[in-house]
Amino acid sequence: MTIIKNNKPTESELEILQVLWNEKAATVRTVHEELLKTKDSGYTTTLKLMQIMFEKGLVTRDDSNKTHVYKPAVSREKTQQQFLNRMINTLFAGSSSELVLQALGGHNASEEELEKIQQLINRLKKEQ
Amino acid sequence: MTIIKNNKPTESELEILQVLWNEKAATVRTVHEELLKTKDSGYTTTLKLMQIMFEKGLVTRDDSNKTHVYKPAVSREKTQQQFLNRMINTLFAGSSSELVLQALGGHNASEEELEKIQQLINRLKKEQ
DNA sequence: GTCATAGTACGATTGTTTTCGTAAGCAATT
DNA sequence: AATTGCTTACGAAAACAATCGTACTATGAC
Repeated sequence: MTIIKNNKPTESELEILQVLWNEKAATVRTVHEELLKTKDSGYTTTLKLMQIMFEKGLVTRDDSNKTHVYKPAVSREKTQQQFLNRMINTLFAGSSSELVLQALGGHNASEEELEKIQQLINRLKKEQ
Repeated sequence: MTIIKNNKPTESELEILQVLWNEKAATVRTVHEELLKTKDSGYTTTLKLMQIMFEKGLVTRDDSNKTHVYKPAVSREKTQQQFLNRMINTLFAGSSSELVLQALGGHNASEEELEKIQQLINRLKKEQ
């Protein structure tokens, strides 16, 4: 019997992960300050969320000091991929390039970003 | 004063919208049959969801006949864009091309799909 | 008209996510 | 040692999502 960990972070958990990914490691305080820039909620809310994330295995923490230090336990890339897949399926009828077209069309990418994408496309074309 | 409708469809609502987008218009029965192919829930659940979506303004309906006919009230493209934006912000630190790179990297797009993307990139480059 | 069928309406329940209040611990300051 | 400030822990409420049971209605077949 295999226990399937339902690792899918919720919306709020993603916001927190975002901070942790950027900072590599952070206290609740740090994360909370960062969140305050874009949303408005109480300190204990952030704390509770991070505790839940710890239980879920989304983060690790060092509690050897009074003020605990949290680290992400899931990689940014894996998580991105997970959500992309979900989105491609539920919103783009399984077509990844549909998604890419929409993403490029709706946003403005800089010259160099376009260049990077271009290169990837060239590489993919060759691989076929 | 402007009332900002929080139109963000939930997961289940997206599944229903998906069907409506494909069929252009559909009864609860039709939608439900379609959903049964991939999930397993009761008829009244689908009904209730579609009623809620009607209240939220996500769908319109013709109730001149006993069997109501529903249509999507939000476009596929708008909704895709909405979710993409959200995702780009919460998961890709605001960089749309990061998302594109991940999407292209993790999935296999066909030759012609790559071609389409290529063309869009060329157009975007010129526009700059 | 009665019955069966297929539909809507809607309240109630359940589950999950988000939020916060409050208690308690610890350490530095007075 | 009392006060202040920052911390964790945790229960409970509030908000939101999904599910279903049951009542009621219209329509066609008998």
